[in-house]
Amino acid sequence: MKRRSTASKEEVLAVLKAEETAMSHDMLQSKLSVSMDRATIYRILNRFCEDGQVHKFVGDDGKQYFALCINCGDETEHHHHNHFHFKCLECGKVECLRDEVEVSLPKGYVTRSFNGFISGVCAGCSSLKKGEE
Amino acid sequence: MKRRSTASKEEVLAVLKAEETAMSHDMLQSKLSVSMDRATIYRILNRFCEDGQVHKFVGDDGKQYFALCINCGDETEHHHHNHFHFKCLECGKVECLRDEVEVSLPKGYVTRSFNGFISGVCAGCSSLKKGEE
DNA sequence: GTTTATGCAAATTCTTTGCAATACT
DNA sequence: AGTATTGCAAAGAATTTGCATAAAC
Repeated sequence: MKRRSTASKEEVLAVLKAEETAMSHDMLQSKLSVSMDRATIYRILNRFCEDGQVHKFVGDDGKQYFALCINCGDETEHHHHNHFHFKCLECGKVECLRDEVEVSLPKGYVTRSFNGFISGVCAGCSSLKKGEE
Repeated sequence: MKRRSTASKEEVLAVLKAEETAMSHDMLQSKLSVSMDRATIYRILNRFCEDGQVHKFVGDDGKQYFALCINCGDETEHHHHNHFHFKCLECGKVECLRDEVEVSLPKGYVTRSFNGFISGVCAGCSSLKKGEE
């Protein structure tokens, strides 16, 4: 299966690059300048994941989020996804926390996939809230 | 809203205690000795969560899992849920990894909720696999 | 011209909700 | 009796899939 370059693909990639946040399918769809079918967006994103340009994780809302891998550490080498994602409950932004996290598993346990997700309030929003008081 | 003691509630609790694994709604339903409505199970579990006997987290499959809090550290004191959950892809068991995990957030960031989930193969299953080779 | 990509509709899966009936206290 | 709890059906949200059409190579 060879990939073809299409406008839809470029547009999705452009949005992912422009916004500096990981996005769920619906966040992404609302930012698109061209309207595009739900299924198409999912298919494009999943193809990006297969190709390793994007990684996918699950939020504590049970939804899938997608982020460019460029935003999470080194380009090709050290390419890992053992990092947390942080969602700000105020502004909705979802970001990769660069630090690689080590979790000590019991003896004999093997990791296949890692999903770390924290919800809270980001620096920008928490200072705003202080100001409001 | 005062809680009432009902058979359904006891049964759900009994299953959670008997199985030593965190369970999704459907895993739980299949283990019940009495048949019970989906919605009822969800409502019971969510009430348990409100009461602090059970905690809920999200798996990398996007599903909700429920675990007795007794299985994750001290009873009342030190009651935290900053631990990972591990799902074995072979046997399906989901367990709480007792160790509390510290994630260093950027300055000014505040944590509201923590969700750590790892999929892989547990000790029992990985030794079985070796044996098969 | 072949094959990948897209759009549309429909199907799946997980979870929640409204409402009337039931059961606890 | 009064209210929490249940069952049933229906609604909702997120994601996937089948298939015909359109677009890329």
